[in-house]
Amino acid sequence: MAMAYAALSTINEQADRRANAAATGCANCAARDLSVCGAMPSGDMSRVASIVSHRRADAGETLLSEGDKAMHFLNIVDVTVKVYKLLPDGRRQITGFLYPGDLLGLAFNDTYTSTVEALTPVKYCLFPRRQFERVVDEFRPMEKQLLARASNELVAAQEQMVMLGRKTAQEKIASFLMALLQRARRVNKASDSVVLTMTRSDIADYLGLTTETVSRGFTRLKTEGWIELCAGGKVRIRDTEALAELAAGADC
Amino acid sequence: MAMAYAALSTINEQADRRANAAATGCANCAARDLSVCGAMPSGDMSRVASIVSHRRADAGETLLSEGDKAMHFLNIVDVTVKVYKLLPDGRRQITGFLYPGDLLGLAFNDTYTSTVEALTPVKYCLFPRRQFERVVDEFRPMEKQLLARASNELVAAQEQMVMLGRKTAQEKIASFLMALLQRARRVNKASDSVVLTMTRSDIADYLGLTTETVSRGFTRLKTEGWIELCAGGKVRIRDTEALAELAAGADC
DNA sequence: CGACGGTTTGAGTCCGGTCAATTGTCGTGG
DNA sequence: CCACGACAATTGACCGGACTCAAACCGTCG
Repeated sequence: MAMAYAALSTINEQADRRANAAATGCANCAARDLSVCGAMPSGDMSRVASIVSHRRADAGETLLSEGDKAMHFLNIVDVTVKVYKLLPDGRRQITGFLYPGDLLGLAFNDTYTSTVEALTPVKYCLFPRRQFERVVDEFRPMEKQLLARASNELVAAQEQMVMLGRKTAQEKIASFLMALLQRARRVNKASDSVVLTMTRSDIADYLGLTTETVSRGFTRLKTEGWIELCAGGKVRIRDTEALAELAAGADC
Repeated sequence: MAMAYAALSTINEQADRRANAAATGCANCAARDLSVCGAMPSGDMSRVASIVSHRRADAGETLLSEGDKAMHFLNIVDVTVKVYKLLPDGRRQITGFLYPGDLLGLAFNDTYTSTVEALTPVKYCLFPRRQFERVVDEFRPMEKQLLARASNELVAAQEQMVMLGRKTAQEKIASFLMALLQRARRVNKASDSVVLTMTRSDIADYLGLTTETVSRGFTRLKTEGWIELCAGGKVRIRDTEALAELAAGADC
């Protein structure tokens, strides 16, 4: 197995990370619970630091391209990226949006099997594949951690298949919003709103729809009084119950 | 991470497996390259044998149910099973068909997240989760093997998402046939036909279509002269080129 | 202010779903 | 060996949800 890897974290955590950098040697990865380094024994962080390189990319920039030789493993440190695959005629399927702490590379082989593009300015850690694998060999807990993450991603992927294959447009949109809300609540317990950092077109390509259908879906949820569309891409969920039920695909 | 696990192999290999059973202590898993045991040091096969139990199920029988507590890891030894998830109102999405040697359990957590049902009479190995994890702890290569498999499954899952979200009915069917053909060719190099062990309804639930659409799709491919529908669910591919191009989603 | 990209809204079409009837296949038992 | 029943597969007629094409709207930034 050949892999290439990466991880993400948030801009407002940069201060903390810098503070830890001196101690750990890795500014970006210092947010231990957010990155693959979570499994590293703290005294050995410098081992990771020795192979990592820090990068940044602007919104719209491509980090990796499908088909390129997989030379690295990434740790996304900073806000959001989208991962997608293309069909020859340009049809696009976004397989996932990655957030701070997410790993990039578990699903790759010798060549990258997807393209990764920044949605917002993004910071990330880059690990040369060979060296990363050597580190993984040295620290057994990291391997366990990677397997656990891969396992979780597989469960999520299957959930995604149900959504793509068997849910209606309206249910897809509700599912998408609920997923974002749950993520928001993992950070801020009582949150009742989410911020859409991606365009309607991105959402459409994620849900297997068109921009128009997504837009209509949102307005319909709005007119039903279940959500509220605010400025800056913010969406307030007003009736979580109803939305959750729709997302689950309850029988009418 | 909590997991439950399993693996499959073919009936016509039973003789070999029995022959090896004496040496290894595990009749079903003895086909080493087909199972999770592929990563076991040969002298230590008895370690696996000590925790495995062998089971069989008839066609249509359920091996695992979504939501049940994940107590085991399975190794499918014998022909085909389908893995699916259900929506509350009964809509079904088949997330994959598993063949001999495939592992079952990588995508599970504390509870099974999918239901697994036998398509044909099936033999499989059952590993109690806790004990299996202990064995994995003892034999490092097994962990590597599991991670590699999980990685491959993730790549496949993303491919599946593209298919579900962005391909037309006709393209989906072509993709399905090409995938089966490639699998057949991994066994029999020059094979130009595949056997459909599953019903049209299963295929439909795998491709996110209805039985009628699948049926129409097959007949259309037949009338175009690209495939031939024989008895016993056998399908002969007459124009691999054309089918492959359609499956890839070439721009008309 | 005007230009540009993204979003919303509208009108019309079509692919795939639904409903229903027919045909085919296979196993069982007379 | 054939008749029968059960179920899978096919075919046909029709419908509707999501797509397409097109225009209007809006927010942001020079």
